[in-house]
Amino acid sequence: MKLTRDFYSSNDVVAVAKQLLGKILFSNIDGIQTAGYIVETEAYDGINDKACHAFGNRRTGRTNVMFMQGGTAYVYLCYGIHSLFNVVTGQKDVPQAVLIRGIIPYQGIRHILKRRPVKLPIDKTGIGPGNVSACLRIHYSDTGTDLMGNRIWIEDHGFILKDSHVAAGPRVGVDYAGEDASLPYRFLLRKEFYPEMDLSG
DNA sequence: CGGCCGATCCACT
DNA sequence: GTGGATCGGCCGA
Repeated sequence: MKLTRDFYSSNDVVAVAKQLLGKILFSNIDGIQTAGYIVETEAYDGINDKACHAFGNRRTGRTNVMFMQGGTAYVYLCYGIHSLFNVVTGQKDVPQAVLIRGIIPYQGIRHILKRRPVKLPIDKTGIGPGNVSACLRIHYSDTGTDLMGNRIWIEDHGFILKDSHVAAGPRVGVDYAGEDASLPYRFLLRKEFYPEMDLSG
């Protein structure tokens, strides 16, 4: 079933980032529905996290979305090429987000493969935050999309996550964040615990 | 208004 | 392992 507003509204973004592992990210773009199991996330913890775009309570055209109620998409352009998809979490005016860094294709796999210029094994094709958006055709113009709607959303199909399933480590590419660069806010679902994949799509 | 740079990916050596 | 692609956001003048 689709995740509710309550799920996203926790102000504990680190816990939400962990709980998103094993959930399924869906998009329905141009009439094509595709989805993938979330296997890698990173937490960005609001105004006190130097790695977070909203650090220091910075409100700009780009970061305003992070201040919205949890359950909103925050998508931005990185390196002029890649759209990076985040889930806004927390209450209104608490600017937290979870970056989705990796998915395993679950639904519409032939469409997903068609969207990728590079041929990789099925369990690699959705790894990397730019690749997540490419697989699901999420674009930075989708920023602000309500995840309660029918364009981009996340479902729980009953996968039970245990602490032993999760590996944690420092976030990627945030060396500029000083002491916050070493926080263990990156979470990966260990491969041996990947949910059973339905590769028929 | 100009300049720098990024929560990256991929082709190529 | 290295470097090019590519452009909106952000900051300082």
